[in-house]
Amino acid sequence: MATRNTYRHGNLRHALIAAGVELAREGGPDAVVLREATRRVGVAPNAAYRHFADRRALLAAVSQAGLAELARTMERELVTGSPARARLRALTRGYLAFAQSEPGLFRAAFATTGMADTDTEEAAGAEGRTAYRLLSEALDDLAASGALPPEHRPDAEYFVWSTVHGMAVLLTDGPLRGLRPPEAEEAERRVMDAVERGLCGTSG
Amino acid sequence: MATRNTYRHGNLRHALIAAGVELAREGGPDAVVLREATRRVGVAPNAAYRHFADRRALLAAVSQAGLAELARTMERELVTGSPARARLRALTRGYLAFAQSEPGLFRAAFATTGMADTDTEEAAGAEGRTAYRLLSEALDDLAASGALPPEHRPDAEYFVWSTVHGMAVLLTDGPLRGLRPPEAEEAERRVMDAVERGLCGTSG
DNA sequence: TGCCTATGTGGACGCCGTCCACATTTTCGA
DNA sequence: TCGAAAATGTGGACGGCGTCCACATAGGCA
Repeated sequence: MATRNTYRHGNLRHALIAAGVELAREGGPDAVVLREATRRVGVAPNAAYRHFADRRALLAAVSQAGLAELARTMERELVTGSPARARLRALTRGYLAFAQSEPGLFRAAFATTGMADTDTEEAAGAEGRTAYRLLSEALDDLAASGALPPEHRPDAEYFVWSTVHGMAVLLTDGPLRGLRPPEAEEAERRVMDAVERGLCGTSG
Repeated sequence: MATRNTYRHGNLRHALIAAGVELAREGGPDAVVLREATRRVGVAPNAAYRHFADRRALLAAVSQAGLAELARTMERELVTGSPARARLRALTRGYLAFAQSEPGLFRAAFATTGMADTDTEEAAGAEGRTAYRLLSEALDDLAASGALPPEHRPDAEYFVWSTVHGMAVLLTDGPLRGLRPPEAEEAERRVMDAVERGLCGTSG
């Protein structure tokens, strides 16, 4: 697969990112090794330096690709026309499903400073919206529907994102990993119930 | 500081962990480099292998030390005798303060599979309680005080922990990093308000 | 056609994790 | 008490990695 006859590769940058994504899938961010990526593409190690400043730059590109796939997974769960609450649930389900089915790529997506660039065009899904934007719009819808009171709207993204991301970490690397799907879904449901109360509910 | 006259070191294991913690403080989990740790302790690289199976084992020990320091920071915020809600807030404040003041050690504490061993004796603070246990007891108190209804008690640890941990990630590596203390505290307050509603409130 | 720039190659360096054989120190039982 | 055995530290080596420098080749453009 890696043999080529032309001296020029064609689109080495994309090929290296694809190889990097594959490496991330297999072993997380630490497995995104420059030399191995070039090896898989069938090119000399130094060729990578024509397209990436260093290993971290390649990892950053892989991170963006991972974020884009996360966004696509979330979009896929979305059923347009369903009520705002259901859509928010669908998005978080997609987020958690991605983390559990692709833990390596998920960790790579948020590696080091990956989370700082979660709202770039490169990190967007098929519809051009990032995970953050999808979440943000769902909260807007929830506010428009009247379920989310205006005084709870500010910083609601951070609340939901924090909880869902934290839950993803607990499920993949944390004490909840290894939970069988039924128990995991049970925990997810309970946590998301609490999130909904936090958004829409009143202090007790 | 690293010179020694005796052939035997004395307590190399502890010294290596201490050096590893220092490295983690300076540059996160990736900076916990075996050779550098031995260099700082003033010992040959291979000496480490008498106390740790490999680099990952050293990192795991550093992770446990980091978790213990996290627990101590949380304990320090705690004012005994205050109401249950205030104690829960204090614990989360300690968690977030630690993440922000020691981002490298914080990331090392949860590196790779560190979060899977968050409730070991080694990860406990001065009072012998881990971060998880401190949180768990605070929720028990909240339930005993009547503020947390029994039907919301199950899995409440995961809800709170997820949110607080996620918030810590957003603040240190995520889009909220670089926030000035006043804005960061504002965001923290809003998110924790939502957590309290999620725990104690009723669905709206 | 011939030059310039972009792109890929080859070789080298230093650092890292880890293995093996060896040296020294401590422990402990005959 | 003394010597064997276990524990602990040393030295040297190997392969892999990230990265730098000099060189080769391909394509575009005058």
